[in-house]
Formats: sequence, C-alpha cells, structure tokens
Amino acid sequence: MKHTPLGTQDLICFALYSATNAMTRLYRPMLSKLGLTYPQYLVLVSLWNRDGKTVGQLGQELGLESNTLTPLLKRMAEAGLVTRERSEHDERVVTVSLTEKAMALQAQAAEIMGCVFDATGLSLTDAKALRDTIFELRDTIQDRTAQD
Amino acid sequence: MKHTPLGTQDLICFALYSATNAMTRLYRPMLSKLGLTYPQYLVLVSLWNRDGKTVGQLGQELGLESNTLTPLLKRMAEAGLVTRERSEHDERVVTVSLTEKAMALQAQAAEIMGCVFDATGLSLTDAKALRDTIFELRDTIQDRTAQD
DNA sequence: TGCGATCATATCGCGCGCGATTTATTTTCA
DNA sequence: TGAAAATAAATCGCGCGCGATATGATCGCA
Repeated sequence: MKHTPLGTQDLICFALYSATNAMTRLYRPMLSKLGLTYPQYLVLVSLWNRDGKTVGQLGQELGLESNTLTPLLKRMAEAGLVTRERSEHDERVVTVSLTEKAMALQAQAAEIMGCVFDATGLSLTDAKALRDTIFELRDTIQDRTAQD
Repeated sequence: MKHTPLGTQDLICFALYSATNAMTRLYRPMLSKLGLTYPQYLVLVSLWNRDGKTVGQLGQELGLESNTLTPLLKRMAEAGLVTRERSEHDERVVTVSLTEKAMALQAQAAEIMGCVFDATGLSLTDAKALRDTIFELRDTIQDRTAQD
C-alpha cells in the first residue's frame, strides 16, 4: 500500500518552523519599540531571572554557541544593555551583566509577554502543557542528534 | 500576590524557538549530503507534492516573502534543482518548477523524513496531534498579528 | 486611450544561527 | 616544570527572514 508523498502540511518540523516564524513576527513590532530583537530579548529574560552569566552559560540555556552569542552580545553592549567583562580568575571566561537601562526594560517586557500570551488564544493550562510537550520533543531530538 | 519573573523555560515562544533550532540541527547533516538547506528542502517538499508553483504561491504556503524566496530560489536554480520562468500571459509572475535532478532526490528525502520522525520519539498519533496543535497556534497568532 | 493604482517579483541591508577555524588561557601529567 | 591537551570565547563566511524600497507589468476607470 503506497502513500501520497508527504506535503509541508504533514510535517511536524514545518509546524514548528512556521509557528516560530509567526511568533517572531508577532514579537517584532513590540520588541522593536524597545530596540530589541527576539534573541536579544531572550538574553534579557535569562539575565532578569539571574544576572551575571557567562557566555557559555547563556549558550547552554538558549541553545546557542559563541559564534552566535559573541556578536549578539557585542551589539547589546554597544546599545548599552549589557556589560561584558573577563573573569579575573579565568581570563577565558566572559561574564555578561545587565545595565540599569536593561533592568528598566523588564516591566515593559512583562507587558509584552502578556500580549503574546493573549495572542496564543490558549488557557494557562493548555499553554503550559503545550510548552512542556514541545520542550520534551526538543530534548528527545537533541539526544538523538548528538551521535551523528 | 506577586510572581517570580518568568524565565526562558516558562515561555512557549522559547519552546518553539529552541525546538525549531534543534530540528534544523537534526536535519542539517542529512540535508547537506543532498546539498540542501532546510528552507530549500521545504521548497522541494512543496513542489514534489505539486510541481509548477509561482513565487507567490510558495510564499503563501511557506509563510515567506519574495525578499526571502527570490535569492533562495536563485541559489536552487544555480544548483540545478529548479527552473524559474516568467509567465507568458503575466510577465510579473515567475513559475518555479522541478528539474530531473530535484525529482531524483525525492526518494532520499523520504528516508530523511523517516529518520526525523523516528528521532521525535513520538507515535504517529501523537505526532499528528502535536503537529495540528502547533499549526492551530500558528494560525491564531497570525490572525492576531495582522492588525498591528 | 491614458494615467494612477495595484500587484508580483526583485534588491538591499541587517541580525541572526552555525560550520569551520583561530586565539588565548588553563589544566593535565609525564 | 613544561609541553600537549582541553577549554572559552572570538572570528569568518554563508544562507536565511524580513523591513524598506525599487522595478516593471497589469488593471481600473475617467
């Protein structure tokens, strides 16, 4: 028994891809008022939660490497949002910290989070469930990517 | 009653973002053997399903605009995967069609789809349900993005 | 018929993601 | 102790996504 070839609408990867694009399109006009891009916003969310992380720790949390983060953090430093300082006891490590300016953005960011949540049209319960299902999928995929 | 500030792990947008990145990392080594990037693969999936679409139709299906598609399709044409021809009765429209070379890749792509499905660790039923939930979320977000 | 509006695609610049490589520092252990 | 290995970040180049704008073709309508 033969299958019709799968189309884009059949693929879970395309669902993720197009939903992510839609999400950043939703965020963009709101974030651009704060002078932020979406990945920059994620860095701030991470640092608002706990300030003073190394490039490596940010990369671990966000799933990004220094080749993405270093230029991004330099732009954020340029914009006066973070500081980047080499650790004293290990000169290889760079610690990223929030500026006053970035701390002051947290309240406005919280509003944006609310808007985005509303735009999902999901209940809090459904949103949490979907979020965790997607994280689980991500973790499964990651585990099975390591061994190329 | 006050909330702890939300972290990246609380956000459904970050779940989508990091899962999509993980997914393209899973695809990349397999697709690169075929000389494809992930968006290029999506174009082929679309055309394998029905060949001969205009740039606008591809953009509608994939959620991309000509500023993304035109250079991408030019690279694919350069690589001998598609042809791009202006319509005779409306010179504004460009129709994109598969080459023999691209048609020959379909079987290998089907294998890759199977690998990716396996890597999700999901049953067919669960995968379909999750996919459709994510598409619904995307559509809801899109509707509420239009009216900025 | 002609001219402004609309439409489809293309061009340009910028900020990601990431493979590949480099630089600088620290660790290991012979 | 000192040379090789390991580690953290940085650099480079390429292919997206997309805002802004341009180009060229078609349509609407006076």
